[in-house]
Amino acid sequence: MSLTEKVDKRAHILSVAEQLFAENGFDGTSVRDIAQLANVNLAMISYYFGSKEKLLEALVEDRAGYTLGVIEELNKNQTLTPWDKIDKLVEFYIEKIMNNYRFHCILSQTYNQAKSSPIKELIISIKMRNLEEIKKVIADGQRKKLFAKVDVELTMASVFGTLTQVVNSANLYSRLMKIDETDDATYRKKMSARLKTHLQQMLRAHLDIKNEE
Amino acid sequence: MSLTEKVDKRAHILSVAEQLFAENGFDGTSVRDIAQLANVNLAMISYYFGSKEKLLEALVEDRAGYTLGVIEELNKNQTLTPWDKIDKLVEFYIEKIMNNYRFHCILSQTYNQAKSSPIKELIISIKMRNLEEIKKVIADGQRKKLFAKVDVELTMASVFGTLTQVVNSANLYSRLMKIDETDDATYRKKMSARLKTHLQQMLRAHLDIKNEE
DNA sequence: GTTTAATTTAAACGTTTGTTTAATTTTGGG
DNA sequence: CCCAAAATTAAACAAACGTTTAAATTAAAC
Repeated sequence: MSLTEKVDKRAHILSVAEQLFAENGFDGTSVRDIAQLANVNLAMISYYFGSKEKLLEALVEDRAGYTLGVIEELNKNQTLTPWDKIDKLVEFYIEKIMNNYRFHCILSQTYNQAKSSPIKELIISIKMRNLEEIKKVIADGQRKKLFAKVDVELTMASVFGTLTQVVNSANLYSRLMKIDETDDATYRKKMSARLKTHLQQMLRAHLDIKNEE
Repeated sequence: MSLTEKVDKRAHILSVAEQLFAENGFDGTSVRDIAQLANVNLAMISYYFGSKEKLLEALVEDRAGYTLGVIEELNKNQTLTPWDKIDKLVEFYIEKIMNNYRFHCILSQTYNQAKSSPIKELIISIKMRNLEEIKKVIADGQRKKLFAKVDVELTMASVFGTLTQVVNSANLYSRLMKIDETDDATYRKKMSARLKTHLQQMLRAHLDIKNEE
């Protein structure tokens, strides 16, 4: 038994579940799959979490995060310009998504489901709060006559859409960019650098009031 | 029995399967669910398609389309400027995705799956060819000194990411934009107009060589 | 009208699913 | 050392799954 398993079996199961849910989907993963890969007895999952559904809830609660606080602090900051804040936001989200790409896949799957569930509602409400907070950053830039009157919601959709696209369709984009897709780690590293340049440049051009037509 | 069912039972099953796969995922939909909603006997699905997997294949073959031809024709066109072509591409994809949003959800799900399958490979290869063709449009604009030296792949990722985000997370964005989410049709209509303006403006600013730093 | 093929049906097939049980082992405080 | 609580186990549970069967019905051809 490895060290990580000994330290906290519950956390180990969560980690394995995260991997399998991301790779094969919630419905595409059986509790037996999780138990086997985690090297624990099947019944341990019910013992720790109660049910498969509650295992997912536990995962979301464990991973969902501190993001809102980071954006709020950014908003309060008086010394940074709106341009600086945009750059910081881009950097923050690239790092966040690249470090949690598995969890991000699960989130995408979950709030795309039609049937509503407590988990889905939780995820959406968290995401909503974060987006409302980011809106303020852009609104501030517009008030200060730095940013153009862009479609704020769709501008955010473009940023998150780009990130989601690159992470969730790594298969496609690694091939398209001729990056070795067998090594996930280098893909994400190379991609992080390119994403930062691309998103910052695109937003600079898109938001700049001087480019407004 | 409605008219459409009478005309072609096979097509009716495909349509119902498309809806359920989009709403609940492939693994989240049972063949019994499909049979019940389509008002056909359970065994008819095996009879027509052979298996659940082959039903999905049949769906992809039926819906996957004529897109490549459209882009190729656009590329050949000598009278349109690269700027015109970008606008046309945006309009084309918005309409395509909004008219086939259910199928688009299924595609997203499928090529996000880790385990490779013939269907997944088919989808990726089609998408690859289309993206390679779009690359040419941008490359042409760059050759003619109209477009800046942007990250072509990530620029495409931004466009498709925006569309995917808006369609797959309609739940989130309809709420964020305070659009009535109960009426899917009006959501997609309003969103189409906003998407067109947003994407065209953003690409205009992003691609314009005059905004290059 | 008879016959052959295509379609449709209800029932059953064997697996796999999530979950629970009841017995066993391990753990830690008195 | 003992013993109650916690952790772990193998086995079993009923329900749902994708698929197949064999009989019944409908359609088409001659």
